[in-house]
Amino acid sequence: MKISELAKRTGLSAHTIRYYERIGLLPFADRDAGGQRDYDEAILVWIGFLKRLKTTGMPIREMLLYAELRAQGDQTGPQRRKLLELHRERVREHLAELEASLLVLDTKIDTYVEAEKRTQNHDNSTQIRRNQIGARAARS
Amino acid sequence: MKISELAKRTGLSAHTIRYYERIGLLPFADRDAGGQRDYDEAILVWIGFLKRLKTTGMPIREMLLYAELRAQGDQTGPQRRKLLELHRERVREHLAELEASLLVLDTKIDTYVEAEKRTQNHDNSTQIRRNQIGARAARS
DNA sequence: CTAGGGGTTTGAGCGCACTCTAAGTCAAGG
DNA sequence: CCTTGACTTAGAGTGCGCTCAAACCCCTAG
Repeated sequence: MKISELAKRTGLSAHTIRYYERIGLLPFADRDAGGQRDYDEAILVWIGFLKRLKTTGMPIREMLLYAELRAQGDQTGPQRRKLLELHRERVREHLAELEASLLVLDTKIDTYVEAEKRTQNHDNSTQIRRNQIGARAARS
Repeated sequence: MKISELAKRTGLSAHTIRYYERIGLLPFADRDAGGQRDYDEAILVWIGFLKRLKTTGMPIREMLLYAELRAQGDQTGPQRRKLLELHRERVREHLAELEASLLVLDTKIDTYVEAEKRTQNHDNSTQIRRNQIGARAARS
């Protein structure tokens, strides 16, 4: 698979894929006869995991550390586990903050909705008054 | 309250508070006799809300838009409500992604934990074998 | 009177994560 | 053969959100 297809399948741009390779997040890609990057499906799994880390706010520096540990082989498993556990804790905290903020947002939106309802009611009263005046006018 | 106290009470730096004022996120502060910024408690509520927006990932540009609408008075209520509703939807989506990623993280960590258990068991078996050998050696 | 510890301004600098540019190579189709 | 278009590189540029530097002002305590 060439870089443009990998880009399409991962949602990353070709630029970003090269950038990730350059900084060490992705392994150096194999090249075809023409010297162009030629990817194996396997890379999709790794990129998928990187995207999870990114989604959860892990800085590239730390992904890089993870990638380096991974490249060093099985004996770095415990370090990688600890890194992920620390990260998970941060994500949980962030999640809790988000949920709290979402409640605040709900409340705030509600106050706007209530304010709009009141305005709506005022309009209605005005409308009713107009109708009454109109009715009176019609009667006279 | 002077800027350093406001900084302490909001968790923002004095630098950041001045920056927020400069770009329009905070109203121009009143000054005391010596020309120094002198804040009223009321600012804490606004900063608190800004921090919620920030926590939930709203870009400064958009907070700025919200702040400008707010400064224009009550009649911008509906626009502000819509802005917050759109933002809330994005936050909910992000929250869902985070939760999904958290599950992936859990699974990944589990595989490391399992791998370590196996290593541990190997050690144990080795240990047992050693003991057995030791026992045999002791018997002989 | 002076030193210290606030505060003030304008504008430059920084870290992050891309994103793009320029100049070049290569393979396939007309 | 020539054009087209996807690829290559090194390195510059971008947008965001701060963060800091330099030079200055002002109040208070010793």
